[in-house]
Amino acid sequence: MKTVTIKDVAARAGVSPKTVSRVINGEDHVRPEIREAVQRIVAELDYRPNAFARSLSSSRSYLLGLFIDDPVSGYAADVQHGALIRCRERSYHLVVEPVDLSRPGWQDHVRDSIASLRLDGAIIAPPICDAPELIALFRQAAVPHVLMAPSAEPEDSGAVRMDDHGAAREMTDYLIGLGHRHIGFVQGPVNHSASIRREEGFRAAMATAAIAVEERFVRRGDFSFRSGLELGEALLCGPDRPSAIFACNDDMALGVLITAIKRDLHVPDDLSIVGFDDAASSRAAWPQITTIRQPKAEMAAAAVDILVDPSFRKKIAHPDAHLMLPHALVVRGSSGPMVPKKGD
Amino acid sequence: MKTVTIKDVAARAGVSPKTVSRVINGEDHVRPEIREAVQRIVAELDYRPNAFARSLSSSRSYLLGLFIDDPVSGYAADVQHGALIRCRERSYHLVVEPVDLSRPGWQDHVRDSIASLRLDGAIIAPPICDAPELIALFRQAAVPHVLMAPSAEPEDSGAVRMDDHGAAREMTDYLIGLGHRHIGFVQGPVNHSASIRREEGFRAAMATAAIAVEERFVRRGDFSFRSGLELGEALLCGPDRPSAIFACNDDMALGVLITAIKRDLHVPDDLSIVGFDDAASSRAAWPQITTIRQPKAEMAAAAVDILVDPSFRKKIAHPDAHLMLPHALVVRGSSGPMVPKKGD
DNA sequence: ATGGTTTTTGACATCGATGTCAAATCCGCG
DNA sequence: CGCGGATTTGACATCGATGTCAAAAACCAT
Repeated sequence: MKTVTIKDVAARAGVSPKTVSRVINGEDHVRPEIREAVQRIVAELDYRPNAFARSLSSSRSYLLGLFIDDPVSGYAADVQHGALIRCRERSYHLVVEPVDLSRPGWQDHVRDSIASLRLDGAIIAPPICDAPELIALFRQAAVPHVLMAPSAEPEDSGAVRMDDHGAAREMTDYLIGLGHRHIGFVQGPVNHSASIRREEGFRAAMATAAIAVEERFVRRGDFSFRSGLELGEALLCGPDRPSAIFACNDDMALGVLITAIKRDLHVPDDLSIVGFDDAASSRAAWPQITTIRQPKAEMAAAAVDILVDPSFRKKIAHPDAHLMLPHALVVRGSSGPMVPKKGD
Repeated sequence: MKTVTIKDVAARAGVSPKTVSRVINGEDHVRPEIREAVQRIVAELDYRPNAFARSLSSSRSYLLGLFIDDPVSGYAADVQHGALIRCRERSYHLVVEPVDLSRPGWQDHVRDSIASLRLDGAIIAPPICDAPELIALFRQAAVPHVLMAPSAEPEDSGAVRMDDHGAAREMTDYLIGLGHRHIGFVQGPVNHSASIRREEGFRAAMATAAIAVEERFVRRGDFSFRSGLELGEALLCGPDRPSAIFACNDDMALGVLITAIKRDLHVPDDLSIVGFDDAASSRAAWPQITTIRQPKAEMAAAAVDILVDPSFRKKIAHPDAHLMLPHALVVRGSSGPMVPKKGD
């Protein structure tokens, strides 16, 4: 099977390659009848431009990079899918690059994709969107980049986020509204800025309701199911336990839920459990877990839009380069009204 | 930041670009001292070859495609990760392409990545590795491709698989060994050939043990957690129920497990439940689910090796192009010895 | 030294598209 | 009909590497 080149199309259509190029790229200055004729020939020969030749001469690669810490997580999968679909719509391609900051030499891989692949833009997922050394690499190479849920919003980076603080507040208000006063909180990892904002939202809501946060009910996890199990154990082992637990993500909430079940606590009557993310794990349990729906795929898609949008590419400090997407509180079976313990 | 080209390196080293190219690509016919000198300059200038220029002139793209049905699944994540890591080791890049056979026009995307991106090879995940129209596209374009766990093993395709039949047999033998005689089976989707082999393995083991399969305990699911819930309900609603259930994958096993818990059945005393895959879901429950560890990442990595290996690239019918990787039975808490029901 | 090999090296064309810019064509109008 | 200005078109150089192949250098034995 021989490859069809732009010359073949040009010859067949009786025009120059340059004109065919104009048609392909939807540029102006082509007479309608010629444009149409060329398009017909393109379809007829099933011509597909060679992406490498195009990139080489135009110095645009039509490639975006997705830089991500843990590419096996469900979070990563959702983000990647959102980005992938949008890339396809805009006829870009996506290259996924795992970045393990704890492994020396990680910079090399990043530099390599920037330099070898001439990425047109980069999407940087949490938590590594908060690593200044990483951001610096993109800045130095003048590669447009969008951070997902970063802690700060650097001037010359794009950013896409949700309102973690507000969402956590809503969730806490919801629990308080159910009558809960002794609320446990399972924190996320310290390097994950969104999880810190969630904790702040939780504390803000508690403060507003004039309820003291009981620090013995606040424990730090690492977003893993396993840490949810362990912290659930720690929080539920004695008779002095919270009536509701708010975990910073769904995997940990699921861990707490499983612990509760193991200890024969009835959810939600003995204990309400809520999470954050609307991950698959929040539905893979009984009862299903009340959570915050985080628009992961939408955030990734928005990041693609920002990067591909030419006005952003010209000037990174674009008005739409800092976006906030809406979330939603999803009430399911794991949360319910506070039921007084006998003895209270 | 200007880009460093091969000419810059050549000039600085006092040799021709071609010689630098030889050094970069590790070719022969360069005097050791020159090679070394060039390497020093390369490091000094931090030169990175332009992937597009290289591909354009060499007609190798250093790109592999991963074609996958449902890129959001945990299965996809594991496969992708395995492939990604190996690609990186071999300085290839990976492009992930979702393929939705039910959506008209899917061929176009596939053709596009073949023609535009000049993929050096393709990895095709189940279940779409069994779609002849898809395979045909690669064959026509003479793109080397490796199928993961396909039903057949076409002559001019590579294949990487595990012994689904044997593994299912082992699992069934294990259950029989525990004393179970009434064993339910939750089938996977009909278009997923591995799940069919699993069922055959199950039936073979039952036949060998001279135990009749009770067809009312055999139900078809679609690999989703939800279908596990529904079929669990169907299998466990009455007093006439199996003492063990073998689900074709872990998500469905988890669904069955949750149903059992909802119906106050004690696992594993009242009911043993086993799955297949060793997915995250098999550990995200209590008790954890006994399962078959499927070497997903290893299979993907092996696929990369096959595609990158030059002897395979020359002739697709390569001796090592059909691989079988080992699995393992992972016994966890969801399975245990048959306990006679009162009334038996 | 000399001729014959073998190894190393570089000049030059090439991959397939797009950017630049000048030439060709079109248009309306005096 | 011919002219100026706007629009359309294509010739040619270019992007940055590698393949080809012949020239140059090194090596070896006589």
